[in-house]
Amino acid sequence: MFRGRYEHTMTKTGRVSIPSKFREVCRKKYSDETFVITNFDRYLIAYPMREWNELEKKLSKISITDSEVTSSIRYLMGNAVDCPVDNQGRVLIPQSLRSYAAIETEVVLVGMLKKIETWSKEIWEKENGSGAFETFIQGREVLAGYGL
Amino acid sequence: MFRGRYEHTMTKTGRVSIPSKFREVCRKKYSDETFVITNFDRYLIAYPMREWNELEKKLSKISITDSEVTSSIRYLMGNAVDCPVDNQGRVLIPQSLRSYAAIETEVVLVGMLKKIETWSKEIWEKENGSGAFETFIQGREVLAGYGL
DNA sequence: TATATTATGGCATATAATGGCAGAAGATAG
DNA sequence: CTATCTTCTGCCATTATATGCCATAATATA
Repeated sequence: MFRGRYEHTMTKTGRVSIPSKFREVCRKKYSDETFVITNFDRYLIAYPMREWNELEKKLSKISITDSEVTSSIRYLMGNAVDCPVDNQGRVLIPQSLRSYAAIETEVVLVGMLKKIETWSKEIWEKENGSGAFETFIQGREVLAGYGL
Repeated sequence: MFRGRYEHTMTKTGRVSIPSKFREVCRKKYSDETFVITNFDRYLIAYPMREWNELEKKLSKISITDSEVTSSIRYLMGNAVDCPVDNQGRVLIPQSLRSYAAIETEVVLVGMLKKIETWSKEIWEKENGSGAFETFIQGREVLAGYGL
């Protein structure tokens, strides 16, 4: 599973190094180094190809008559891009996704179990900065039920 | 189970020796010498990999639409780092966790059943120093109910 | 007292992150 | 259909950090 938080800088050309611990998970668990990246909220999510495929399999069973769900799927699929990892361990994040998540140069990568979240540092600090610990303490009771 | 308290010093490069009694627990009970370390309150907690994996398995079943829980998971996972034990019995504690727990050189390691707490000595003495015995006496009644 | 184990400092080497550059591929305009 | 421009991609270089290994000192054990 992906875990840990890393602050990296994006090159002018839009390339971001994937933390080596994440690449290790790719090699060992998925034996594949390709991600599917899409936008989510104010940040991007990157799934290893295999996890993404499983998600797609489930989505394909949803009836297309449910128009609200269909447009959510359209949004998700329409923005999804395959991003292979190069020899230096980097991915190219396409312009559209960069501007969506307001990523300029400083990037925060967060391991979130089966996926990786990619935030612009600025937005990260606004939403997960100083107040995050208090939120965690409040939510911790719930997690305690899961064995924390 | 982990028990006992040890005072160790961290090297300039951020490495801390795991007390040999703890490593023995790792070998005998978990047959693995890797920890997952994360921050908790004003100190760090180190779980043996197996214990941590069980927690993750449960967390991965929570729906991502529950935003309050999601941000707690993000906090927990974002700060979690796997720390393998090297041949000298040490782990490298990453900079982010060190600064979080205000660990400079002197470290207090406390065995707490399934996990190990890691404190900066200074904070340890403030929070568990002179008043600790009185606190213990107060809480002892509860423990009596568990067979103490 | 001799020997093994533990904790920890120091140093050399490996790996990670990332900037820079040049050629390839693809898009756009004439 | 070709010339030009932009973006993509591979490779090299640099720096910082992590890791492995050896040496030593302190402690425990026989």
